[in-house]
Amino acid sequence: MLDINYIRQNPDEILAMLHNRQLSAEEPKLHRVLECDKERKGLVQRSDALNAERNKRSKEIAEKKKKGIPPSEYEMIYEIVQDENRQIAEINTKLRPLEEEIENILLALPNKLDSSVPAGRSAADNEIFGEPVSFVHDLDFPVKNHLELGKSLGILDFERGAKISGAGFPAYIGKGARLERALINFMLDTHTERHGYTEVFPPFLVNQESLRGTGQWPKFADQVYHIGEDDLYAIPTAEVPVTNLHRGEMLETKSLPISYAAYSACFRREAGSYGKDTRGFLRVHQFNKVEMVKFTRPEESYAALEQIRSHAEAILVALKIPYRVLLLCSGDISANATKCYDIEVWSPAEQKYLEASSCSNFEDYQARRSNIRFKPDSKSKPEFVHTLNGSGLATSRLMVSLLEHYQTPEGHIRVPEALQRYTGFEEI
RNA sequence: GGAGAGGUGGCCGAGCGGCUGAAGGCAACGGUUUGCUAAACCGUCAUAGUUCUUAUAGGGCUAUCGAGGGUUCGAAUCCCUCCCUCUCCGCCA
Repeated sequence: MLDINYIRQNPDEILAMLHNRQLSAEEPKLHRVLECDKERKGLVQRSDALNAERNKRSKEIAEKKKKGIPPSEYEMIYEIVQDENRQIAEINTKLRPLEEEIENILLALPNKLDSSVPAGRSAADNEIFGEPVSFVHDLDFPVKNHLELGKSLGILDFERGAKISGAGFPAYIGKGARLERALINFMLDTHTERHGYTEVFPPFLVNQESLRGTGQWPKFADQVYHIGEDDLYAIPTAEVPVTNLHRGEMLETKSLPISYAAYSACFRREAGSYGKDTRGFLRVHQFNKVEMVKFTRPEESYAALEQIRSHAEAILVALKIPYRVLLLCSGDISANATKCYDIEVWSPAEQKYLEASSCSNFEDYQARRSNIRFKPDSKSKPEFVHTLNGSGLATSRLMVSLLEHYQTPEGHIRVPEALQRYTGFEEI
């Protein structure tokens, strides 16, 4: 969330940001929060003054009592104090809902935008970052899509997955399962051994506070699976548990930047998106992903974003999978991020790019929500760290592109060289 | 599931109705000492809001001892509810 002080001092900037994000409808929230803030200040001042009075009189009582003066001689002080307490209570009953409203609006307002984010209305306005990266694959025959390949080879089973859970819960069978696991292991090893990340295997169920910490709550509450019995939520991404690893902590300055890589299954309800890209792996309720998360000093976060992006790209380069990078425009970038790159892999069967990674800088937006701080130096006050994350990568769309690119005219799959030591076989 | 113990500052830990925003220790920072390192000694050292001033600093006031509520003139301290952690027993992977 944003700092209320910052909003108060730069309302025009926030307003411009909302327009840029195509969220002009949120404008009343901005006005309302400023109004509430002003009102709160007045109430707090009155309540503080009354508290000061009350405390002074209480001390008076204590002193008189200590001197052994009989209570009958200062009965009237009790009355005054009680009256002051009534007034304080009255102010507090007004203050509480006000503070709650401020908190709720702050939680709902989107993040600032970095100046390098291109202005745009929708996904169509995203900028292609750099050149699309291609690799030669001889596909001069009628290509099958990943569904046909998965079915004919018996490595992906959507029907049985649907039987046991519902649509969007694929089962990987035999060499398909092994390939999936190989991808995960390859990515984790690359990030930990070559890119310097510390591996984390996080909990897959989290509490609501964790969702709020990273910004999935309250905004995306309807996209998250909820286990009512224990009031826990299935993580939509490892970003949630891994970022929350340090919730409420004062980080050792010399430990920054902190870099984590984590595998997790990811669960998404995808409510409201039925009928859109629903085939096979294009949109599923459960998928696997290796996530990179970084905590940095504020001045280092944009350099760290480029690192995360390049670390995600390194996986695709190693696997020789064609991709392009998008710099998301102001109208398409998620509410939590100040800047975001999407990495899209090419699908020869669909003849389009599929999103396989999203690398974002959140600056202090998540850190403020989850109170993750550090002291720039021993004398200075605590500051919020910057948090970032990027998929490195999600396996589902990656698997689509991999199966389709590495298919043979006979309908088999060659295993990319980089994965062979992980699969233990060269062909499916 | 049953029984018990506990949640205090960056960390450990004392406090169990007013003198406690909080002893003591560790860490950190400044200094003295020192050939260097170490040690010793002295000092500084929570966060937020608000206000004042001789205003890149200092002072006053307010709030904060897991969260919320209650008792009281006054609560870290007493009572209630909730959350979390730990220990033991039971059950089970």
